[in-house]
Amino acid sequence: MVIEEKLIKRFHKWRCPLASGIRGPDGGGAKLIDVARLANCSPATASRVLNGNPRVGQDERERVMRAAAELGYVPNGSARALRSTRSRLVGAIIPTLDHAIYATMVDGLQAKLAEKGVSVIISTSHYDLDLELEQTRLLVERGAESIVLVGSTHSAQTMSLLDQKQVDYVFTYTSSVAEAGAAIGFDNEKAGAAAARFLLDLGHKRLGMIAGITTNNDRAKGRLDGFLSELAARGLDPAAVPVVEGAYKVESGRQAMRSLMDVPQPPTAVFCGSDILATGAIKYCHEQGIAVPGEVSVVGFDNLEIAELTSPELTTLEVPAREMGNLAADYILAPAAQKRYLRQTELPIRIIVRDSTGAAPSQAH
Amino acid sequence: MVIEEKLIKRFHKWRCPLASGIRGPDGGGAKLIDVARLANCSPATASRVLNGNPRVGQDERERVMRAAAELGYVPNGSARALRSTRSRLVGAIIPTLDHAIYATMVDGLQAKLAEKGVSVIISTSHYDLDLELEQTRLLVERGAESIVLVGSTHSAQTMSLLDQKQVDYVFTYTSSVAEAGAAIGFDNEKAGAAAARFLLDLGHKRLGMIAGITTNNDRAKGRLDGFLSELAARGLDPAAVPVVEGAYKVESGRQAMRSLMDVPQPPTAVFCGSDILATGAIKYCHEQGIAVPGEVSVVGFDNLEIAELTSPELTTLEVPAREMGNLAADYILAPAAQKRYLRQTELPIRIIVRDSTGAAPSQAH
DNA sequence: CTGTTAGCGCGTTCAT
DNA sequence: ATGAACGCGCTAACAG
Repeated sequence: MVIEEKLIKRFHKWRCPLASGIRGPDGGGAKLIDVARLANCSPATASRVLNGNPRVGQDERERVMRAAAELGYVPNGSARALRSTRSRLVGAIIPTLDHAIYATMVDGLQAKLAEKGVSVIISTSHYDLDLELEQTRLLVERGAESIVLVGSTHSAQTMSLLDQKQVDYVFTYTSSVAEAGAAIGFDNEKAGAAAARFLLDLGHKRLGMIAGITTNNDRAKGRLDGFLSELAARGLDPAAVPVVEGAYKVESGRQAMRSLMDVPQPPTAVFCGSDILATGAIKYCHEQGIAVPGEVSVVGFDNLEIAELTSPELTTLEVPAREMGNLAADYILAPAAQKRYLRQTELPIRIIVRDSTGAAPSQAH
Repeated sequence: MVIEEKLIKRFHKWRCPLASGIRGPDGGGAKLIDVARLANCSPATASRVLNGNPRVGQDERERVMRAAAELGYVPNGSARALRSTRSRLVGAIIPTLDHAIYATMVDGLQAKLAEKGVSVIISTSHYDLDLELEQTRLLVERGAESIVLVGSTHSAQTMSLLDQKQVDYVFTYTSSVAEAGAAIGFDNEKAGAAAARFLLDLGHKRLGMIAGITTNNDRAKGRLDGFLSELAARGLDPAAVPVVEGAYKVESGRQAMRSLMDVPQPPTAVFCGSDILATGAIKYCHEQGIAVPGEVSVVGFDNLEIAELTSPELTTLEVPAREMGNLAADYILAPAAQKRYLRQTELPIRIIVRDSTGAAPSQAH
C-alpha cells in the first residue's frame, strides 16, 4: 500500500516537470540523496562534505566529491535556506541604477560578496519611500540576511519591519546610524561645508547652489545645509544665497544655471550637488559665452568620469562609491563580534581641484 | 512523551534565534499557521487566501487578511519555493555595472520584473567566461527561473548547465539565438556596417577604428567585422584600415587615437566601439589641436549621456539598453505559449547625427 | 567519524 | 468551500 502510493506520486512528478522536456529522473534533478547513494554513504555525510565540515574521513570525502561531480549535482538553495535559516542572500535598495554613483556602489558590494558565495538581490526605489517599503518587504520575504539602503531617511514602517524580522541593515552615503544597523559613508554636511570653504578661500562673496531634489533625500539636503551653514559661519547671509533644486539630469543643471545667472548680479561661484548638474551648468555657460572659471567658478560632486570630460575639467568632491560598497560587504560578512566596531564608518571626502574654479573676479562690477 | 519533546525543541528555538534579541514567539516569526489560528481556519485556507485562490468564502478571506496584517505576516520565500518549485527569482550576469550601458539594461529589467513581484539577482563576470560559469552555477543553485546573459558567446559548460537544469535564458545585446532560450538585442555587424556606410557617404576614404577588446566579446567583434565588411563591399581594402583595441575607458580611447593619428597619413574618420572611447579620442584631438570634424570625424557607439557633453557633440549609434531590459523582462514573464514568438527580437539601431562628423576634407593632402 | 531521525514553512493533494 | 495529511530537499540534533 505504502509503496503504491509513493509510486503514484513519482508518476505525477514525471509527467509534469513544469517545462516540456521529458527528463528522466537522472537527467537534471540529482539530489543530495542521489549523491549519497552513489557515494555509498548517508545523506548527512554527503551534506557534511559539501559544506566543508571537517569531521569526515578522507575516503568518504573523496567519494562524495566524485559522485557530486559525476551527477552534476547542484544543491537546492531554497531547501538549504529553509533548513538552515541562512539564505546567503543580501538585498540592496537604491534609488536607481541609472546613476553611476549607485551602480558603482552596487558593483563594489556585489564583487566582495560574490567572493564569499553571497548573492545580491537588487531593487530600485526611485527616491520613493513607499516603494522602498514594498521592496523591503519583498527582500525580507526572499530571506535577505542583510539589506543595504541609501541614506538614513526611511519610512517608519520600513525600519520597524527590519527591526521586527531581525534583518540586519546598512545605510550608505551617510554617516548617521539608526539605533541598530550600520552606516558606511560620509558626512554630507561636512562635504557641503568643505565646498563652501574652498570657494570662500578663493575670495568669492556671491555664491549660489544647484542642489539635487531635497525631498526625501537626506544626502542632497545635507550638502545644501552644510554649504549654507558654512557661509553663515563666515558672515554671509544664507537667505541671500540663491538655491535651485533640480533632478540629476544634465538638462536640469543647464536650466538651473540659467535661472541663477540670468539676473543683474549673478553669483561668481556655484556649488552643484552632483557632477551631472555641474556639467549642465557648464554647458549653459558655454552657450552663453560665460567664462568658466573667469566669470563664474563651478564645483561639482561625485567625481564621475565625466568630470574630466568637460572643458574646463571639473573641480569636484570625490564620493567613494565603490569603497562604500566594499565596506558594506565587509560589514555584512563580519562576525557579529566585530560588527560593533564597523557599524559606524565615516569616510573622508576629498576635494579634487581641476580647472573649473578660480579666484573671484577682482571687481564684481 | 511526544509533547515533551516538542516543548524541548521550542525551548531551543527561543534561546538562540541567531541574533541576540530575546523575542517572544509572537514578535517576529509569525507563520502561516499563526495567521490561520488567529483567523480560525486551517493553514490550507490561509494559504489559499494569500495566494489569491478564488475558491474561498468572503468572510474567511477577510478574516485571514486581517490576521495577516495584524501579525505582520511575511511569507517565507524559501519554503514557498521549495514547495512550489517557483522561486520568482531571475538572475542577470553582466560584465560590469560600472558601464552605464549594462546598468541601464538591468535597471529596465528590474523595473519590469518588480512590477510582477519577481526579484533580480545580479552578478558580474568582468568579461570572464569561467567566472560567468561560476555565477551561473550559483544562480541555478539559488533557484533562478531565468537567467539574462550578455552576448551570445558563453562557455560550453555554462550552456549545458542551463540546458540540463532546464533554466530558461535570454541573450542580450545580440540578435543571435542559441538552440534554446531567447535573444533580445540588435545585430552588431549591421550596426558596424551602418557606421561605415554613414562615413563613406560623407566622402571619407581613409577610415580607422577604435574597437573594444574583442577577446570573448562577440559584440565588440561584431561591430568591427561589420565595419570592415562594409568597407570591403565599397571597394576599400580592410587590411589597410588601422584598428586599435582598447578597454572601455576614456584614457584608452585617448591613447588609441594617438596611435591612429600620429602617422604620416592619418584617417579622416574614426569609428569607435563605444562613446567612452570616442570621448577619449576627442579629448586627444583637443590636446593636439586637431579639428573635429574639420580634420577628423568621430563616431561613437551607445549614445550615452556623455555624447551630448563633448564639444563637438558626438555622432553615435543608439543602443536601446533600457528597452532590451524591458523586453527581456517581457519575455521572461510571458506564458510559455508566447515565448516562441518573442524569443528572437531584433531591435533597430538608429544613428544619432550630431556635430563630430562632417564631410571628408576636400583634398587629403 | 558516521548514520538515523526529525522537521524547517509552506502548498497541494485528497477527503469531506 | 474547507480541513487533514503529506512531503518538497536539506541539515541539525542526537546516538553510536
